[in-house]
Amino acid sequence: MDNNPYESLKLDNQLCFPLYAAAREVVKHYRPYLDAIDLTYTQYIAMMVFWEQRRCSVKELGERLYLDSGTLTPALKSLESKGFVRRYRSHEDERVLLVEITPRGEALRDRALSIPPKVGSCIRLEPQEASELYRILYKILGGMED
Amino acid sequence: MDNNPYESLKLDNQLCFPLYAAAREVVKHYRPYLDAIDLTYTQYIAMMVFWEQRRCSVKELGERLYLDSGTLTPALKSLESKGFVRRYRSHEDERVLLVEITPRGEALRDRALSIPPKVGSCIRLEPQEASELYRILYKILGGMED
DNA sequence: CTATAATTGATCGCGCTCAATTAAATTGAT
DNA sequence: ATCAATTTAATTGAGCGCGATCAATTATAG
Repeated sequence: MDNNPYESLKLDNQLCFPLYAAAREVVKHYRPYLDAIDLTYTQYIAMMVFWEQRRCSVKELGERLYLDSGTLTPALKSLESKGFVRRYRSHEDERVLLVEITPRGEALRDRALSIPPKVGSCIRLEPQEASELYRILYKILGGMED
Repeated sequence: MDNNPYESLKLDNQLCFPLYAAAREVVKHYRPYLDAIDLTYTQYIAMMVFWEQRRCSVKELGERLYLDSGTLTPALKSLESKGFVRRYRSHEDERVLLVEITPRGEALRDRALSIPPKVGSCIRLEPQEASELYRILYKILGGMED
C-alpha cells in the first residue's frame, strides 16, 4: 500500500500546513474591512477584549489572545496613538501596565459591527462544520500548554 | 436569551481567532526541531514540495503554499545560500524562475524525517478529529478563492 | 510593427514573533 | 529587618512574512 518511507513529509499529509494556510487566508479577508477602521487584525482582536471588559493588563491580554508582550506592546502603542485606548502603570504593582478603552475606542465598536457577518459569509461551512472546527481548534489550544 | 447587539464581536464567538491562534501555536512547536536543521517553517514547507517533485517555478510553488513572491523570494534565496536548492531562469520563458533541489537538499530529507511524529504528538486529537479538521480546513481553503 | 495588456519575480515598508534585556516585586537566608 | 537571589512584567531589537509597487519579459491587438 504505502511503502514510501517519506510519506510523513508529504505536504498533503500535513495537518499543520492547511491550518497555517487557512489562518492566513481568513485573516487576509479581514484586511479591507479592518483597513476601513484603521486596525490590523491583532489590534482588532485586542479591541474585542476591551469592548467586553474595558480594561486589562498586558499580561492578561496576552493570555487571552495567546500573544506575548513583544507582539502586544507595539500594537497597543499604535491603538493608543489612534486614541482608542490609554496605557498606564498600575499603582499597586508598578510592573503591571494596564490598558483601558477610551470613549473613542467605545465608539469604534459600532463601526466594527458589520465586519463579522461580512467575513463569515466568505467561510462557507455548514453550521455543524463550523462548530466542530471551533471545538477542535480549542482542543488543540488547550492541549498544547506545556 | 441573547439581547446583546454586540454578541458577534465577542472573542469567544469568533471562528477566525482560534484558527489564527492555533496556527501560531502549532507552528511554534516546530521551531526547535526546525532550528536544528536550520530551516524556518516557510522554508520547511517549501522543501517538502521539492522533496516530492525536485523542481518547480516560484509561481507554482506560491500556488501550492498559498504564498506570494514577496515571501518566497527571500526564503528561496536563503535556501540557495545554504545549498539546499539552486535557482535559475527558464530558457523557454525568461520570466519564469525555476528552483531545483540539490543533493544537499535531498540529504536534508532524512534529517527532517523525525519532525512530523514529534510535532504530531503535541497535537492531541483523536484520529477522527484530525481527519475532520483536515477536511474542514481544505474546504475553507478551497472555498475562499474568489 | 508599434502599442497595450498581462505575467513573473524582485524590492521595500510595515506588522508580527521571538530572544535578550531592563525594571519591579517577592522570596528567603541570616 | 536587610539584602542578595529569584521571579514576574513589559520593552527593545532582529528577523520573518505580507501587501503594494516596480521592472523586465512575453503575449496580444490594432
